[in-house]
Amino acid sequence: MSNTTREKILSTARTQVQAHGYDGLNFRDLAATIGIRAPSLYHHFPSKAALGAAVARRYCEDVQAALDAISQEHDTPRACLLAYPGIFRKALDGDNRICLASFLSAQSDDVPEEVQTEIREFININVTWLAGKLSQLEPETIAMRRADAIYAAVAGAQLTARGLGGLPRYDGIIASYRAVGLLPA
Amino acid sequence: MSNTTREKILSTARTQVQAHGYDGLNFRDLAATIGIRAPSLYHHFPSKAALGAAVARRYCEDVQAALDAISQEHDTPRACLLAYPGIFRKALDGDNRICLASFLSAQSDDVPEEVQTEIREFININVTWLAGKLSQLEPETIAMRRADAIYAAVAGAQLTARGLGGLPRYDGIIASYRAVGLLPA
DNA sequence: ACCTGAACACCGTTCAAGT
DNA sequence: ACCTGAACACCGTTCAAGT
Repeated sequence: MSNTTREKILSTARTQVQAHGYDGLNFRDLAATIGIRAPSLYHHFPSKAALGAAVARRYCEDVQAALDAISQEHDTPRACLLAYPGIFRKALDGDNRICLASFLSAQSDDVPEEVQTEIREFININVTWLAGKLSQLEPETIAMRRADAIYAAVAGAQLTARGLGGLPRYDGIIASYRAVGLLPA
Repeated sequence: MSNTTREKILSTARTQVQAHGYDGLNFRDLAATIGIRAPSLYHHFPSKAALGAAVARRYCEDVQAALDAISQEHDTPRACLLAYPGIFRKALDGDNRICLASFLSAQSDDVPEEVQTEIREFININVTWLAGKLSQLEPETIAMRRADAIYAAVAGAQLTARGLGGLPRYDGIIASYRAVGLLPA
């Protein structure tokens, strides 16, 4: 059911975004890969912004799915929080190495509103999940703030490691977070 | 002594990068603002990548200066570490709101090597300064890892707050870091 | 040494024209 | 409904030509 032209555009665009970011999304190349011409894309997506937003929405669905998977695999909230950094680690590791950080990083003016909305959604999905786990361990008010802090710290670790040091550095930073008690050890 | 054409290009480019990021750096607009034509820029900088790297180098000099200022204003390493998040806060707050995070965020393939080199330098400047302060408080080996963690966490806080929530969220996340002991309180 | 207009190959997007 | 070639206004960059 995923063989429609629209679906092919989406998955190819995703690959292109992963490799070169939102700005690297190229309509002529994208169309050529699929076997159509650039103007044809506008029959499926009204603009590059809309296509970018659709790709970002995919990312949101993916994190949500990954978070749900963690929730099901692990019994205790503590075990879930232990597994959490693995999501960003995998994104840093594999071909999906961009996660949403590249979108995030693009500044407000560059990225169109539709895409920004999805970025916000991505943050909210993460923080909401974290707060849900944390609220089983500590008072609700603290849990909310702590969820924010954990997401920011892990996202920052991914960003820093991409800039310099790669996976080993990411692991080191996460270990430090655990040593200090920001994350359960 | 800063009134040379080259200097005007640099400062104008900086403003443009702050507002629209590396990709938003536009040679025709940039030239027009200064009062010359786009091809003339190539007489001062061999490429957009070189100009971008020069702007990034400015950012590095600025953090270094800001860190030195903190070192001089505060006596104890603890006081220095207390003041550290203020640098990223100011970058998030004022017109200089991009800091280096937008560069950082740009993925490896997008941004040319010369600019990436400066990004790495930016990280190193921060981590080195942090490690210097921390090593006066705890064993050297722990200090290095902790410096990595603090930089990543603060950068992540800035990134997250830019994406959603702004200054109040940044302050909340930093407060959480302090509450948990990642940063001195 | 520094600047320039014209041109190059790119880009997102539009549109009239095809099936 | 879906695709297309041609054209639009943009972009970084080059180059021959000016001072």
